[in-house]
Amino acid sequence: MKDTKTRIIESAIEIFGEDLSAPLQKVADNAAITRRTLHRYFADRNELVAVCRQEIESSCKKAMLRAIQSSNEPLVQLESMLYAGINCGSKYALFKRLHQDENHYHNPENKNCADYDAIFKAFHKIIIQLQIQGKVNPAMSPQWIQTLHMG
Amino acid sequence: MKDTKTRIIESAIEIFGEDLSAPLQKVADNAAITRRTLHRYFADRNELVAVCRQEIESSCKKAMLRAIQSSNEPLVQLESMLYAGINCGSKYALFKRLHQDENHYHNPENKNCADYDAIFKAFHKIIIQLQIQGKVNPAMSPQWIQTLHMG
DNA sequence: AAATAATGTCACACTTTTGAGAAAATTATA
DNA sequence: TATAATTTTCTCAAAAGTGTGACATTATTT
Repeated sequence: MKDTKTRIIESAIEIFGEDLSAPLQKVADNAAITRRTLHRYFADRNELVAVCRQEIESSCKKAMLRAIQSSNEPLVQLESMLYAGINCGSKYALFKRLHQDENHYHNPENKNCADYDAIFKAFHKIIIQLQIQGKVNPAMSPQWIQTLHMG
Repeated sequence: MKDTKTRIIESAIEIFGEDLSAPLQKVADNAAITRRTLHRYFADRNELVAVCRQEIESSCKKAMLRAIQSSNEPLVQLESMLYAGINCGSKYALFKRLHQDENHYHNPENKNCADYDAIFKAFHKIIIQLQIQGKVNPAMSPQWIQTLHMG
């Protein structure tokens, strides 16, 4: 039986990835525990979301940066990023959601936001290079491909 | 001034696309009306969601099918689908969300579900063809590209 | 087996969300 | 301008969601 706290966090990431304002009961159900137990580990919703955010930042983000640094060849980089996205699974969905949330004021001073920006700048660059190399249809803008990729 | 009911539906699609359990007040705000007015057009949340679903099924889905039928050339088809996705805008996000929702029991008997399946079968086929033509890296599975595309 | 820690159950107060009635205010229409 | 339709305002009660205390139950450790 995995550590309860860990299981709660994983459940929360899964649930919040689909629905950021889902009732905590859902998270508890998903983790196969009581809501009361959940509240023993996390004082309130905000705390839980905050921990999820940290967990995501540290695991999902690292994977992305590693993928980018895995090669100098844009096509390989892109592929690595795709696989990194797969491996992150549902974390990726929440990663995106949290950085798009209206409550989240994006500010480049913040290290997390800076890293987030760095990832997508890198992504942008890769696409541009691929277009120069004629391997990607120039009609597809980096923005669109990025949106695609975030899905 | 656009028809109120229409505006409510569009607002709802926009809001629910980001957060399926967002309070109806948000939808009302987004439509620049009162919550009371919203309730005069839709008895309850479920009814509103249901109408959104219909709206999406009929507009977004049609666009996709049209895109697929626009050509016999897989690359052109893929491109058309991408643009169709862009044009559908936020509807696309909810389209996906609703068909993944846990409350939604996917059953191929249902016409909507069948159409949904048909779209992704077609998508799958296009990717396979592109891979055969050597225009897409075979390492990228159709499933992943599909997930990508859904974003 | 006894002590300890973790989880569950039930109850409670509190907040937010929901849905609807009644009447005033606004807007559209004849 | 008078009339009708629509929307807003204010109100309220019911429902759902949240967080916590007190105590019972179950697991784990010693």
